[in-house]
Amino acid sequence: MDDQEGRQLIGEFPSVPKQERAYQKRKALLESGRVLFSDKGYENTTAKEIAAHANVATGTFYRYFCDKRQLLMELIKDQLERYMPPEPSWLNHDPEAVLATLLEKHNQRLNRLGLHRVLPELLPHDPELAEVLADVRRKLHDSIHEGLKQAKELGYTWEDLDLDSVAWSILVLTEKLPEMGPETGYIPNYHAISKIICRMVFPPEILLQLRSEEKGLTGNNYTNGCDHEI
Amino acid sequence: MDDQEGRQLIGEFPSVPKQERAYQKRKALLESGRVLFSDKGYENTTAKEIAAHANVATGTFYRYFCDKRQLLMELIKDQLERYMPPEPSWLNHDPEAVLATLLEKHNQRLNRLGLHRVLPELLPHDPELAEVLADVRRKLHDSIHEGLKQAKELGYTWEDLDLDSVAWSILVLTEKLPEMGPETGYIPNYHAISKIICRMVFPPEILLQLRSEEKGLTGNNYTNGCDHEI
Amino acid sequence: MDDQEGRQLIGEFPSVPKQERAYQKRKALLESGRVLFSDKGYENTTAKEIAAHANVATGTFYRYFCDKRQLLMELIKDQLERYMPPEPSWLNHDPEAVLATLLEKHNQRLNRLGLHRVLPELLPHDPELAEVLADVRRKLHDSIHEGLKQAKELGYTWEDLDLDSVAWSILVLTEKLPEMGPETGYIPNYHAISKIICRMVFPPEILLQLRSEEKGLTGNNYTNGCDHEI
Amino acid sequence: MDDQEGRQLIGEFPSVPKQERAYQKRKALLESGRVLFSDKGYENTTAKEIAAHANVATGTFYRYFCDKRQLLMELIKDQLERYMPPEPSWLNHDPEAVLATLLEKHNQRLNRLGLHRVLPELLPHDPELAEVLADVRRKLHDSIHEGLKQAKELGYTWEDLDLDSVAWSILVLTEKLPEMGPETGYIPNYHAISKIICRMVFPPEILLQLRSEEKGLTGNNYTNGCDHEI
DNA sequence: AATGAATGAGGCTTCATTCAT
DNA sequence: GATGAATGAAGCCTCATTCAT
Repeated sequence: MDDQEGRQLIGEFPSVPKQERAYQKRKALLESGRVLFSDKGYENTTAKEIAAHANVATGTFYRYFCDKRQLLMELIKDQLERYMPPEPSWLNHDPEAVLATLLEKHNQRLNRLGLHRVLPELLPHDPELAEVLADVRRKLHDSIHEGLKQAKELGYTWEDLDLDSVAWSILVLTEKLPEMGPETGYIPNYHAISKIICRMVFPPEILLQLRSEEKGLTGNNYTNGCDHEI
Repeated sequence: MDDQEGRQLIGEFPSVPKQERAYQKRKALLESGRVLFSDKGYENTTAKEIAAHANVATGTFYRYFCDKRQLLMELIKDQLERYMPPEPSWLNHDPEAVLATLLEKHNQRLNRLGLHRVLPELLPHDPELAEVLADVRRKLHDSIHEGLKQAKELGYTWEDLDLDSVAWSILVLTEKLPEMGPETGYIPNYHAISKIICRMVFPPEILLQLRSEEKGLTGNNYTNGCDHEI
Repeated sequence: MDDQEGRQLIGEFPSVPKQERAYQKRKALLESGRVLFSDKGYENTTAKEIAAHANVATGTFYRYFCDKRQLLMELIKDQLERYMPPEPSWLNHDPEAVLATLLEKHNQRLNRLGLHRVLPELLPHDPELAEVLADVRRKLHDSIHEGLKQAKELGYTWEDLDLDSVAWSILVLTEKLPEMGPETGYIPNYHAISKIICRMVFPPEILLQLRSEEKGLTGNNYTNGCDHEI
Repeated sequence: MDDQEGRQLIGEFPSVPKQERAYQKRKALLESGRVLFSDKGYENTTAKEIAAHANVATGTFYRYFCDKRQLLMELIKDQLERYMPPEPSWLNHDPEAVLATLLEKHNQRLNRLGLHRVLPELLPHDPELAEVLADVRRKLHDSIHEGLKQAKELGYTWEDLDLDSVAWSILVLTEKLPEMGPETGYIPNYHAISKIICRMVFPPEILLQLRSEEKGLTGNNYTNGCDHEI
């Protein structure tokens, strides 16, 4: 994946294969950490286990990471962008369907990473981590917020939309609903969630309008007509 | 529990104060546990610290609780009902305002307990606790779901409401938004959240109608005639 | 049993019943200690358990015994004489049968006391206890030794009897064989053991002679006659 | 075990000494355990002490043994065969002298091990250990029993020998007498003990006969010849 | 650089003993 | 005297981290 940066020196020096191998090891450790952390939690995973899972010696762990916590931080930083949702495009397409698709993909990513099982364990006790996470969330929120703002300015949303609250609501729903699963009694229905979110944002007429006009969209201010057949 | 016998006789007789003091001590330990757990997390809090914080010796801890985990379980069980939201009454009053109030109160309770800082830490690794928590959530969800169902049957909600998804969305929003605070960059605006939730449930006309007619409400579906005294 | 000493003051003073009750409590504690020690071992028995088993409060234990060890010492001292074997009378009767009976009774006593389960646990680490026990054993040994000596002087035993070794052998056999039980695969056969011991001491002719002459025993020095059909 | 590979290469290569050193450390811990257990008893010896005595850190103890008990078990299992007495050969030689020698050697082994100070402490409370020990004893008993049986069938023993009781008696005497020492007031006299044991088994004539004929032994049924000058 | 044995602080828990009632 | 709650030292064991090879 990110191999490219690591390999920038290929062919330049005999030491390169060494660096390459080192790089692989680092990657293996990160991956082992990810897997074990999300399986058994951060506190319940020992450095030794991570090393063993990555097929290196205990001591090697500490050549690549100054401590267990750092591995987690790297893990999170490395994958920050994967927490970022794809640019949510409210306007140009059938927002419900688009959102449903985006949600599903995003959730698959989240589940693949599995870090949502670890973060809550540490957030309260690790201010730095909390800060990092808060940053990601803020960016995520900001991006949602910005999209909503544009939509609002074009007159597509409810007039009285509280951008901030809606953005956080969307963020929370998209973050937490996928964490649910059979064991909690709810299997996320992305289409339904998507509809719910759209209803938080758009009056029903707009959704109809968007869907019918597809591209010839005219951004008139919404006026309280109502025929919410959906 | 031993409350009644224990408390009413304070000062009357040596034997009773003994029970009373034991009761107080137990309470002090629970409270110390609650405070320290939500301050520093479960794993980072030692039994010794809890004892010290409650002004008792280490060993005393183990007279009242067989181990650290049990204290947490008691903490949670003792306060389960506080996790339950008050009966959400969608129909009789201005639902937005009522919901806003309920949310605010509920959130204050949650924040006072502070257990939402601890639970995520343990949930993945403690199946029993997870089960207990899942139960509470399911009940909460069911109660929300039931309220929504009644409203839907009366024709007050969007016709195509996916009760399950909406109920879980409401649960998630009411559970997670209050956990946010200045540090995450969002100070919950209960009125805005309330409006968002109502929009997930009711078409705007219904809300207007409810608000204007207050009690002489005619529930057309919207034609559904109705007198939802509940 | 030993109630008499305890009751010497009966009727003299109102305080006497108190002393009586105290005495009963002490006895109950000793008995509880005995039972629990021989069931679960000394280290594995807590003062609290002993108190509970004797139906007194933990603290009461320490009114009667300065510590756990003292209870054990009392137990042992109280019952020292029960470790002493009955005067073994080699000469006057059918020694085998007599010995068999004595062994059986002694072993029953030992098993009732059950202390042989406890002593080995402590002996190596408690010089005082070891001394006490060694004393008992020495006395036991001396008494056996003395009996053997008399028999030897009367010419009833093997000529070259090593009194010391034989006495210790008898002591060891009578002490250890009864500790065996079904779980070790040997159910003590007292008659056989008795025969073995007699053979260690007496030439077969003497045994025959003793048995036939019963009381008109003439203690002539044993001269190698032999018909050891037994 | 790792003995061979481990030892022969000392100093040759870094990897081997590593195993060697680990092996040495394990041995040191076992030895420290042995010494401390037999000095102060099992319960009174802490893992920390054992580690300290072996000049390693507390944690190192747990690299080699999962807990204190396991060290003891290893100790015992490692040395089981040393509890087994050498094949007791009743027939071919002067049984008394041979037995005396065997006893002495066996006792030296036992005393070197010193485990007889520990075992009684644990036996009552540790069924697994008890089982292991009982096994060893049963084997020991069986081997003695078998030897006796052969001798009996050849007509060398008392006719009415109760094999089981005699075998257990021999086992008990050989096991317990050596545990005695100056502190108990008896310094084992192996020759005397040996004579006692032989008397439990053989009529005096047989002993004489065995001694005189040495190898030209004719296994005729014992007939009361007698000249038990010893 | 890699290894994995070694370290030892620190958590959990028990229990002999004390002490307020 | 009696009670049983309280005490806290001390044992067991884990695991993050270091270090000799």
